[in-house]
Amino acid sequence: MSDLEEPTHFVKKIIQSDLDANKIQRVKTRFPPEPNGYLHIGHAKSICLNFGLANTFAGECNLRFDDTNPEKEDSEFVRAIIEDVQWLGFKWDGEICYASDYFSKLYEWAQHLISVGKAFVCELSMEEMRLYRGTLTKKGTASPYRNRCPEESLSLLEKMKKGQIDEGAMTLRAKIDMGSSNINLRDPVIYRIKNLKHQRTGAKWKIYPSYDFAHGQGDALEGITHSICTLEFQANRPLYDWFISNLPVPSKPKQYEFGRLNINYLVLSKRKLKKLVDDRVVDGWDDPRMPTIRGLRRRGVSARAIRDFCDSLAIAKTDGIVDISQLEHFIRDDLNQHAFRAMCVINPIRLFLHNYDPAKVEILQIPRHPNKTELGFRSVPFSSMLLIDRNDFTEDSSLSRKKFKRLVLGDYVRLRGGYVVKAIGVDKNSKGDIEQINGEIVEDTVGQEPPEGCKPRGVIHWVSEVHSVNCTIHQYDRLFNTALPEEGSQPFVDYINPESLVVKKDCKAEAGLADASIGEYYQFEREGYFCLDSVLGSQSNLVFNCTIGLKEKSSKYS
RNA sequence: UGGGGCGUAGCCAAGUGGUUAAGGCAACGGGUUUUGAUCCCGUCAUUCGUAGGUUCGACUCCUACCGCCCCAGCCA
Repeated sequence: MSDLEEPTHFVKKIIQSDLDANKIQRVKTRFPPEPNGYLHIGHAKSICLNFGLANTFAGECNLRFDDTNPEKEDSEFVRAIIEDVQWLGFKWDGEICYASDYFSKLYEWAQHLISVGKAFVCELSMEEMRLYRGTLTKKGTASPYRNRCPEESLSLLEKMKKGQIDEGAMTLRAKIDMGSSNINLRDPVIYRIKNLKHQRTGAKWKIYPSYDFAHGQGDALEGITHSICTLEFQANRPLYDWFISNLPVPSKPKQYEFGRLNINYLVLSKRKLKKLVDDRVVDGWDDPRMPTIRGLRRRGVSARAIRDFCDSLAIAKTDGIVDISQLEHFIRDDLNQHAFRAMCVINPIRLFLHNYDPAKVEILQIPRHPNKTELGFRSVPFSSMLLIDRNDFTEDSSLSRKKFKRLVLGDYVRLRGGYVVKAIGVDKNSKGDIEQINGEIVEDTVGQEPPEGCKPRGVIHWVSEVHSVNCTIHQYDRLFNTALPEEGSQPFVDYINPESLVVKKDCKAEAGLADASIGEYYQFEREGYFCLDSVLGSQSNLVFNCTIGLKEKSSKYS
């Protein structure tokens, strides 16, 4: 019984049994985005599934753009999607594929269907077609054009293709079954006229195939064995199969559906994400609060964390809502292992050490990672004039040691990686605000236990005032203040958390952070995980995004 | 409402006639700790949507009922 056993799920089982039964020699999957928006974490689940399957079964995975609707698509999205897939750490097999590569073949196949009496050109308007289609409970009625002879349909289709027919005036429909209880089978439209330039084929085509007519055939042409999509396509599967069995396709792929990813406190639909961008609720598709791949990346979430999270997800037929804490767990888990440690004081107040030579500067060597000293040490200057966080000091000595593990007037605290110090007094201004804490070090306590009787209450972070570097910190909170923003009585934008971004200026970071670079991950000890913002940040203007805070005991004093 | 799916803990789930009903997240206790982090240990479903039935034995099979999701784009 090994605990290293790979988790299995129904798609893996199907593939394994197809392999065992010799139905296929090799698995081939595909990730088929429509280039009409940016990828988000929901897509990442599909990417990890498809590429992951190819990887675990030593098969192949294609990247194919489902570009059948020029109305919504753009080459900018193609570029961005390619970049995101690569950043996530995946490499597709062979060349990138496009549904538009198959337009000619699809056209031939449309002609084939007409020839064998299984498709016809219909002149019903959109409105009429809706009426003829029937309803969930009422069967549809046949289009008056349904029995038009193949020759006529063929020549009409030719005219549609050449742009001789007005948009909306005609469509090509598969002739299946207007009485089917599955509405998708009631003579679905397979070609529509769109007098639009396509991002790849330009003005060559005036007609474009529908998703249903393009997807399965694209799979067949690429030799996809297992075409995995989300649950909402279950009703399309009979149609998928119908085309595969009625067309002279080179292979017979099968469609399988799994539950798409939902996460609470987040919204994962291109349409809604676009609204956030268009309404300027966020700063763009790569705003660190966005669940897009680019947003997460800019926020400081690594590709590995996203992959680990996706791999932890169930591939099942239930449509559940994953708790965001599960995502956060994998983000912290990865960062904890890989982020270098550093110190940064977010709400600085001076701590002046009266028994430390003002002219002296010690360069302390502190591990980059406390649990991995093999990663080396960093140099942190120590002097008599320090800065600590205002929240790490109190004059209230009645607080118990368990309740307040920081600096208290008259008591001791350990400065992380440095001396144990004691607070001996405060300087206040006329309003009574503390302007400086006065303290003193306990000699010989760097890297050593303090003498008997001296018990630091805890460990706090600090920086040397003159050596510190100024920085700005962007702290994020969840974008929505309700778990299911799409299910409230109000439009989802009404649930936006107005404090999802808090900018803290004039924070003081340890000297070494002057060399912070984009793409590097840091843990600011006792605060959280941070990264240099890839858009606003630079070495001359340090802007750090808080990827996520450290986990805190609920009993923590705040 | 016709059709197609799905209901196992607060969340995600494994489980396919006999197991003490996996695992992860969350939560809660305790230990370690120069990060209130990490790490470690422990607790957390007498019960599988409900009600019947079959069976020596049911989360697994049958029946009925209930609930949720998807489909009536010339979107994907």
